[in-house]
Amino acid sequence: MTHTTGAAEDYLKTIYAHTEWQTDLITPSALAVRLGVAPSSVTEMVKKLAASGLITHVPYGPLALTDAGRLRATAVVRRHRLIETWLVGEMGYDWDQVHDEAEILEHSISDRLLEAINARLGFPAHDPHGDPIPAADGTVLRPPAVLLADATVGHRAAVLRISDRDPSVLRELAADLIGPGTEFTLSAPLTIVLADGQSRLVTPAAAASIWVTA
Amino acid sequence: MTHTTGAAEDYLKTIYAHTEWQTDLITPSALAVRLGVAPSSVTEMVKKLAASGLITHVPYGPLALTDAGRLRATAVVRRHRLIETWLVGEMGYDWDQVHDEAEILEHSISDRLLEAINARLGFPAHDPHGDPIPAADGTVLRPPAVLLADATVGHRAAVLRISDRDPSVLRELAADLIGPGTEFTLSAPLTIVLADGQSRLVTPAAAASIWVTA
DNA sequence: ATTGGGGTTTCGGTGCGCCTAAATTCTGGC
DNA sequence: GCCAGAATTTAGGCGCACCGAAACCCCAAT
Ligand SMILES: [Fe+2]
Ligand SMILES: [Fe+2]
Ligand SMILES: [Fe+2]
Ligand SMILES: [Fe+2]
Repeated sequence: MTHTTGAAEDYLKTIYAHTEWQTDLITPSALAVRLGVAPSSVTEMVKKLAASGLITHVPYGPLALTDAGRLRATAVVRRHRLIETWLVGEMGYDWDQVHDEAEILEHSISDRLLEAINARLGFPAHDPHGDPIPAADGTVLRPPAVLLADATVGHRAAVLRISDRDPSVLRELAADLIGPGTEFTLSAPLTIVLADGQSRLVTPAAAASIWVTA
Repeated sequence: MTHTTGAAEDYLKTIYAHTEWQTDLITPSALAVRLGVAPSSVTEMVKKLAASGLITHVPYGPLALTDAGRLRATAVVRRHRLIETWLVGEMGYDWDQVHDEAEILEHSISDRLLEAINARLGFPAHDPHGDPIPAADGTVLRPPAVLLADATVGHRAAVLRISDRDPSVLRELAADLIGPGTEFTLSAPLTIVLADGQSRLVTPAAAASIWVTA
């Protein structure tokens, strides 16, 4: 229906991302920070998205996606994650190098090419960071997860996903051989013991990026 | 040096394309037609490109690329053709379906991804339409070619390239199994005899799109 | 040598996405 | 309950890429 330009797609995606692993709604200022734009720019785009029926917004209040908006948002996230998976799986990228490229391609690839990539990859359910890849109908399979920083000492779990917001965290974890699927026990705050008995100290930034099974 | 936005890249590419198989310079109005924009839009962009040192232009005169401009243009053409080759070679596209997708992706893919694609394809020299793929340094290997419409009757030759400007021509030729490399003799105007003795009638539009060995 | 018409440029204006600075509104701490 | 400070919106503007209409230039035919 609506045109949904590349910039608008990024707004929708970011609004969606905020509620993917949390429950509270995003505020305009938080959105501005995430997108790296001025608050007034957010106000403007919010007006357009609300007029298109993609988000709801009461003046001075937080933002929420409508069903139509969520569908658009998950479509962009689907593209982003399939592209990341493809870059790692077929094009020789490391998982800490794919985000920026996907950030651009997610707005330019056609549906046809996306599905060709999807088929080549064997219809993957997760991207290289462990994030679920939304289905074409917007469905997202998301297991209960806890932030490692919030887990209680003694917790035995597996890494579910690692936010790719901070590339240095990804490089740090890759060097420590920690990734989605890694099993561990939290022996002390910021200290995990791996299956082979080796222990690792993770930085606070990493602990705030790693989501583990509940 | 200069930023070179997506729109500017299309201008440069189109200026370059005009002289790739012909010798005369392109005029602003011809450029406007090719790009589907108003003449006044061309005037504006021409001013910017000339200011950036990418083209030369005397008021009311034709356009010519500078060395810097040609390098930029061939870089875009390289991207376009490598992407087309990749879409056909790996992603299951037919050669008459790749142009539009490449038209967009040529502006968004990173150098790194482009080279990964190039390596996967084995560093091809030609795209699916027979167009030479410029090297990274801007070098283009271009054999002498004649338009089929201009060839003399009795001419024995091979198809070198087929312009992908008109998708219906591409579909028509694909149905007739005519493509780059096809050997034939021009037995009469618009009539060619293939190596296996079969003859084919080509439309005037096709004859104006097919370039053959001299 | 003139002149007309087509090509080109200029001019004023649009939409988009962004900005800063200046209101305005909301709210939590007193 | 009030009010300062933070969040949000409004107002005014910018660069980009485009447009149509009007002015302008140039050459080719007379
Ligand atoms: Fe990402
Ligand atoms: Fe993006
Ligand atoms: Fe093409
Ligand atoms: Fe293009």
